[in-house]
Amino acid sequence: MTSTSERLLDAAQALAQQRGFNAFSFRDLANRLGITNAGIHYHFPKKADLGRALIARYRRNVAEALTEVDRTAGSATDRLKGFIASYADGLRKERLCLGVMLASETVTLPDEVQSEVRSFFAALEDWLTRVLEDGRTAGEFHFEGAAEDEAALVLSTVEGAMLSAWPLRSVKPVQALARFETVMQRFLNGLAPS
Amino acid sequence: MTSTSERLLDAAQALAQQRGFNAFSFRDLANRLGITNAGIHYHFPKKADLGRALIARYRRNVAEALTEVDRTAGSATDRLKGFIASYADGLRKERLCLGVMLASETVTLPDEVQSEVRSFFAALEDWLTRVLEDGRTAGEFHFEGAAEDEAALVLSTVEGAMLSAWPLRSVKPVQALARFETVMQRFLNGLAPS
DNA sequence: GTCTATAGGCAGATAGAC
DNA sequence: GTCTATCTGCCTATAGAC
Repeated sequence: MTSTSERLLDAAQALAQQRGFNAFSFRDLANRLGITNAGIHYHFPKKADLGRALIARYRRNVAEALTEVDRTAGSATDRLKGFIASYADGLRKERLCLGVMLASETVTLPDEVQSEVRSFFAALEDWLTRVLEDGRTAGEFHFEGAAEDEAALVLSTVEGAMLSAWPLRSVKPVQALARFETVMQRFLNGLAPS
Repeated sequence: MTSTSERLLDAAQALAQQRGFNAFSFRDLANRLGITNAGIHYHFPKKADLGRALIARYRRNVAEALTEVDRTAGSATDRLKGFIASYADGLRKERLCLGVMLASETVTLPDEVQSEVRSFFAALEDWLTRVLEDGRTAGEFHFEGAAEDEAALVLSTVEGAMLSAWPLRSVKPVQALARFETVMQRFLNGLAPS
């Protein structure tokens, strides 16, 4: 009972996270849904429209998921671990974070899509900033200076860990995931109070 | 007095670092050199051949640059800073690290190119491992456990910092660079002995 | 909403002249 | 080594029937 638009976005998201936004066509999408290429243009006139809808929905879904993490996690540490676990999940599902993929494609993306990508990262950083502040107040984390800056470091590390595991994933999925986990565990150790 | 092959690789590298390997064509290359598309196939029969040559040369050039860093730097800290500075340079020149770009394109790349990308990252990690071991021995760095694992963290962080600055770079180059520098300075602080 | 048909352009690649 | 000419195929996108 999901609409064609939603199913199109689901298929587009999977393809974009695996291959990149520029590396799938309306035909790829059409084949997956069992319709023809022309049918898609009814829902998304231009590919840029699809791109904008894609990243906007992704941002909403991630925001919801993080709210759920806030609700269920018992501590700032758990919230941060929940965040990191969602990246590991993506790796298991052969999906790069959509933000990471679109960030690398920045130069070739329509302007509206580019600005959505920036908003997406800004939202992640805002959430991370709150978690880090809460964790520092509670004595769970130790770091110097502004929580905003530490949030930028967290985001850089998790994105970089996922990206550098990505080429390895194609040939050795288990090692790639282990590598990601090791890197992030190491990072978390550095955040622990001494 | 540089050969056409070299000039082709120069142009291809610039385009690949800005737009991605799949986002430039033989025609783009041809236009930049003032020749025609067909002429390129004499030097590189298939695009995969160009890709392999591109990343292989890049790996050699980076290896040379790091050897030069080893030669001129006075300490492990300086060597690590030299490494990080080369990423900042790329950002200033509107170029993403070629490894980062190709890593994100992994799934769509010819197998031979994929394995070159993995070798490239392995070489960086080997170099970083040596620097970290030297620095720890000399008392410049403090970290627990294997230097190999710490090297993976360093690489993840610097790649992620560059990638997350990339979308911002298109609209606010100065802030993007500042952001990269802030993140990496923060990381270096965490490596300092207390 | 989805179809068929088609336009117009660009991709990688090849043959053969010079 | 580089050219012209050309092939084949895929891309985004549109018009108009159902």
